[in-house]
Amino acid sequence: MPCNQRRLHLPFPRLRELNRKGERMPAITINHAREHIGEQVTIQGWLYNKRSSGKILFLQVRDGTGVIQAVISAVDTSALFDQAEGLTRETSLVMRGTVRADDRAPTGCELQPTSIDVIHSPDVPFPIDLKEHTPGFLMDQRHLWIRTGRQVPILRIRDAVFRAFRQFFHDRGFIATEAPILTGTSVEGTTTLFELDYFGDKAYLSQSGQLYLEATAMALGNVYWIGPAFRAEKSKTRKHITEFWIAEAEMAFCDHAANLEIQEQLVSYIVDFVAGERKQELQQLGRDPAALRAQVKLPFPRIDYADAVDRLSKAGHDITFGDDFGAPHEATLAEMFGRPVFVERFPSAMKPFYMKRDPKDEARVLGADLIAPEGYGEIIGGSQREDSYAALVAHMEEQKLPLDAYQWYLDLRRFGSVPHAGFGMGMERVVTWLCGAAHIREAIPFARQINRLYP
RNA sequence: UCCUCGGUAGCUCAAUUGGCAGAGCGCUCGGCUGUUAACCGAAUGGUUGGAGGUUCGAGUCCUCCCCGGGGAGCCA
Repeated sequence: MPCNQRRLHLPFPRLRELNRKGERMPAITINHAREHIGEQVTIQGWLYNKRSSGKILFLQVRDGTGVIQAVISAVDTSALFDQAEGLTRETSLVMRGTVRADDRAPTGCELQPTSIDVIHSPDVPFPIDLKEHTPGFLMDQRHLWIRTGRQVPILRIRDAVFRAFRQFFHDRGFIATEAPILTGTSVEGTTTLFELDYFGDKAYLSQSGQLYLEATAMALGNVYWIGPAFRAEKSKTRKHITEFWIAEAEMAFCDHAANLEIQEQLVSYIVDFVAGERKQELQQLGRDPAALRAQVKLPFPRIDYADAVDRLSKAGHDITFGDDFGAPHEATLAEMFGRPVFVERFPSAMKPFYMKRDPKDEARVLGADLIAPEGYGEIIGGSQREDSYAALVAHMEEQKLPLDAYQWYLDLRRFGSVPHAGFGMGMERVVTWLCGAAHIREAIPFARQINRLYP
């Protein structure tokens, strides 16, 4: 689908487009105001800020797509001026007026209003001031914080990242599918799960849809989904939330090398898509769309785990073969390459049972992590899956997993097992990286953290 | 779970050696014809996270607890 068609916005019914004389003044969104210079329009939004200078008054109105400044002169329209002077922040309103080009406005245009209809006027001050606040306070007010400042562009970029992921796989003939959220067993056995009561039995919130996607891939071929994942780990870092959105793909008749190729194409596609559709939002966040595009030029470097350990060791890290990477190691690798980098062929002892062992070296797996630039950490974990029944059972016994609970999964290797591979991408980590955000909690509307379940 | 920093007005922060509880912002009122977190003036605003202790006297020192920020481990 060409880009210009994707950007088409179809009309839908909007409230209060008629002025008091009954003439239609079409409702527009603020991001399209520049296309309506000289026209009479309706803008529906909320008062973001107000400044007054005696006989001239400025209303900054936001509508989710942007902010426009309405200019009201007491000399020209004293009744409107008096009305506007009494408005408080976050009053919801409908403004009608003429769009005027003005170089003094950051967006190049302003509104000269002829009328303002107040929909609702708050009777207490809006809690989020236009100044510095502490993260704890802002997270307590998250339902209101998302209206302000950087939060709106971040959430608009999040939308584009999700859309790009789906578009990428849809365009390649993958089938969108779903995995269950409620499960009876752990996917990986080791990490902590949220447990709940299921009609007297124990059930768990899914930490990944992967095993189910493997089953679906054997039915449909190539599949993908974006779904929630839950980890009851008591992590307190800028990279962790307990409920996050995982984007997963699983491909039948696919090996490790092809798995990495599709991952790098995907990441490159997402960045390109976002840099195109959300250029303005990226710039509002201080991100350079061209620089992001340059970071994801194909192909991404691939380094062997042993090579990575070697490089880290030479860079001064205390790490030897067999150790897992921590955050400082990922940051150093990211700094060395300045772009996304695959670390592949980890020791099998540190990876889950479902990863296929490297036929050339049974002590290694055919899996890779993709490390994001700028210290944003691991954004993708993927692998070729073990397709041999005997090998899979052996791995599970090594890791002391209950074979009974995994009989359905073992069936996939009993009935027409094929080489297959897949991966999972942490959507909030991708959004955090693209937005240059300081913390993952800003990359999701309502973050769930170890000590935060409100709002 | 561990390490570390913090909790004072609605918000962001000061308070010297243990000696009268302060400012900016917001809200309200007044002023200002191009403001960009506007600016200027006035007024408002306090159980210093909680409990106990030391002291003539505790925001400040001690003990315990609660809450939050940052980080580690684990992971996406």
